[in-house]
Amino acid sequence: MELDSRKKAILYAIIENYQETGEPVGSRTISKLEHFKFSPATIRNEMADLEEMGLIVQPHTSAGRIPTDKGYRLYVDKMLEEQKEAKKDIPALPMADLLSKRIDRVEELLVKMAQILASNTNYTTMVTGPHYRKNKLKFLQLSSMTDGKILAVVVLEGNMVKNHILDVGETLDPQELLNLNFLLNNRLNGLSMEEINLGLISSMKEEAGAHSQVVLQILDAVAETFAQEETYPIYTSGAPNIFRYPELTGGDRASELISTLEEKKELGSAIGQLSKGGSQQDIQVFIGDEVPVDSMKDCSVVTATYSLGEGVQGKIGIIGPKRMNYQKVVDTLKDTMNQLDQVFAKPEE
Amino acid sequence: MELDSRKKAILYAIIENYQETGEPVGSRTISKLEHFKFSPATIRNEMADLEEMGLIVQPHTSAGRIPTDKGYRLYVDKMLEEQKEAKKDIPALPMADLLSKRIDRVEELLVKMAQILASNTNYTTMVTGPHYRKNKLKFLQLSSMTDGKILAVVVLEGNMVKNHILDVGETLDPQELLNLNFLLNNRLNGLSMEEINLGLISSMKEEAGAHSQVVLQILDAVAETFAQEETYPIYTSGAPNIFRYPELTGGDRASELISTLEEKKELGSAIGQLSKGGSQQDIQVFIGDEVPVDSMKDCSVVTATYSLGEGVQGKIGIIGPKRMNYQKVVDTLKDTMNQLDQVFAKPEE
DNA sequence: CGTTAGCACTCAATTGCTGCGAGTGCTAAC
DNA sequence: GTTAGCACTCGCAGCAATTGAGTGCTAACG
Repeated sequence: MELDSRKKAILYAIIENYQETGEPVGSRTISKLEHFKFSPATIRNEMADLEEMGLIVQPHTSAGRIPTDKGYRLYVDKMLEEQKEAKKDIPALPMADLLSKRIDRVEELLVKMAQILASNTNYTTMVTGPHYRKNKLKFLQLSSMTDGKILAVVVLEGNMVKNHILDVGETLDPQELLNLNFLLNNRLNGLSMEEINLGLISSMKEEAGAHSQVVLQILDAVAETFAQEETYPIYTSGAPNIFRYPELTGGDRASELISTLEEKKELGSAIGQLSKGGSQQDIQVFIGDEVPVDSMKDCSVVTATYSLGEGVQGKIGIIGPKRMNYQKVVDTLKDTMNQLDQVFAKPEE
Repeated sequence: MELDSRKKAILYAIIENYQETGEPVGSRTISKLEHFKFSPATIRNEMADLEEMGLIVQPHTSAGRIPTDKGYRLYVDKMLEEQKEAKKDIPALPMADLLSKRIDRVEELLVKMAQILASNTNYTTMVTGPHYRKNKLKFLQLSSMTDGKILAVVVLEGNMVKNHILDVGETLDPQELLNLNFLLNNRLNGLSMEEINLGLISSMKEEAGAHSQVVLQILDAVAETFAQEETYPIYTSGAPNIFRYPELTGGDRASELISTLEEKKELGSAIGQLSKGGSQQDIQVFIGDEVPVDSMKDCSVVTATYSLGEGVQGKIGIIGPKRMNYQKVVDTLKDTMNQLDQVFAKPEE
């Protein structure tokens, strides 16, 4: 069966109409549209063909048609193709304000970004925390606190900062602390997790002498900081938006979706899989069954990879119904990525 | 009308039965209960009286009775009264593991606590971040990073630690940084937000000489750290639990509840009001209309005040249907508070 | 006088039925 | 190739009948 241009036009009309109304669209509706000069009967013939090709279906015999996953896929692929050439201008998000402000913690930026995206698109947004690949220790800083406790601030490349309060049991005088500080920074700075090996550790313990226990505790803290970057957090925003789309909330589906979003664990591993094939193009669209999370088989997910420079990167995903406005979501994500790039690419160089 | 002991027994039986089933309970059900040797007819007479007193109602004429807010209030008050004397032992939560582990960040503890409470009670839990009253600056620590940036770590009493990366524009040599570090700590340590006044600031600027701009930036960072403690965060957990209770999810209520929980802002101001009257007893129960959040008028909320020593305290709240198991929730919260006290009271003294 | 059996009554929920309408597929005519 | 016409399907709203849980009342009982 040939998919001529008229069939395509009808398919896209069905998809776009269904996006707006959420209801199956019939032949009459299409024929009354601007660009179509054919009677409902003609449309029906074409629709029968489209159904045969598996691009649309009828929910029940006496209803209009809705697109299948395959139909959406065709539509989205064509859309992404066109994107490459003509770049559509969409109103810029108020992201600039956010980005121009001094950002102390990457997490805050990500959370706010998720919120803006969610409220702008009316879909649900999830963002994985930054993933620092083969990260290195930039420096660490020890300060003494009250009664036998010291504060260890561990700073990784990419300005990931984490505090650890260590109970060392003994009270270190300022000079000793300074020495330790020097020793550790001297030996460890610029090293990655793998490079801090047993030989290095034992030689440091030796040098630290009486304070070898403290050194071990600090190394624990360093290890934990590296480890935390492995198990990056996931932020979600706009979860209640799913209630806007009846097809997602019928039955117990709402409950399942909300649970998945809250638990986040499953999302994490899914996100990992999401990145499998898309290295050439940073925006990916998953439709219905293509989504690797069971409770989201009725949704579509659009993901993008963001980068904050210095190899710091993560994923951002927009979750909505299969009839989501792919055009808008893709454009919005691209715009956001561009803005991020502009802000982070320049000052880091 | 007299509320004799038999009437009370029947009221409590209705409440407890309704807690389990979620369905209106009829006279037959009560009379078949263990401890009741009366016929349904007798029970009916008593129930008519209870209804007259406004303690129970019929959702519709041919249905059983369900408790009113007033009925619950009576039940809860009596329960809280009994609590004071006989302390019931409930199985301890696995909170000990959590508490015995080294806790670097208070937030993490709170989030995990919320998760455990939510999964243990099957209700929704919210926790306000710690509120540091008239907090003081413990110390601050400057370190130089790459190209004109310095890391300022601000530590408040109560071991609240916050990092700020400042772009100072100029490159400070280590000695200058040390001097600044000394100057600032010398002047500011032990002071509260209010005590850092304009006179102090201008005298420090003078002393800093060429680096007065840097001093200002650092003061900004300090102010922001204090400010963040004012706008304490709110963590929620177990939001999907509300789907377990059909009376909360009928119609659009689920959506409203979930939205309220995600937005959290309204919760924050509400939590403030929650603490108004309950200084003598740290556990408070709000039933139905007593809850100061509109979208939660069909819920009950049990709150407790936790304290992590050094005047660091916040609120924890369990949100469930009006037919929640108050006994279990109150016991669980008390137990949790006790465990927190035990862990934090000792080492801090 | 408190308790209970009996009975008429109420009303939500369920079931089954009907008519409506949107939409289709097919056929025949243009 | 396109269109008008028509029979057909099927979800859905509306309505009546039925069911059943539960009540309130009254009269009898110990």
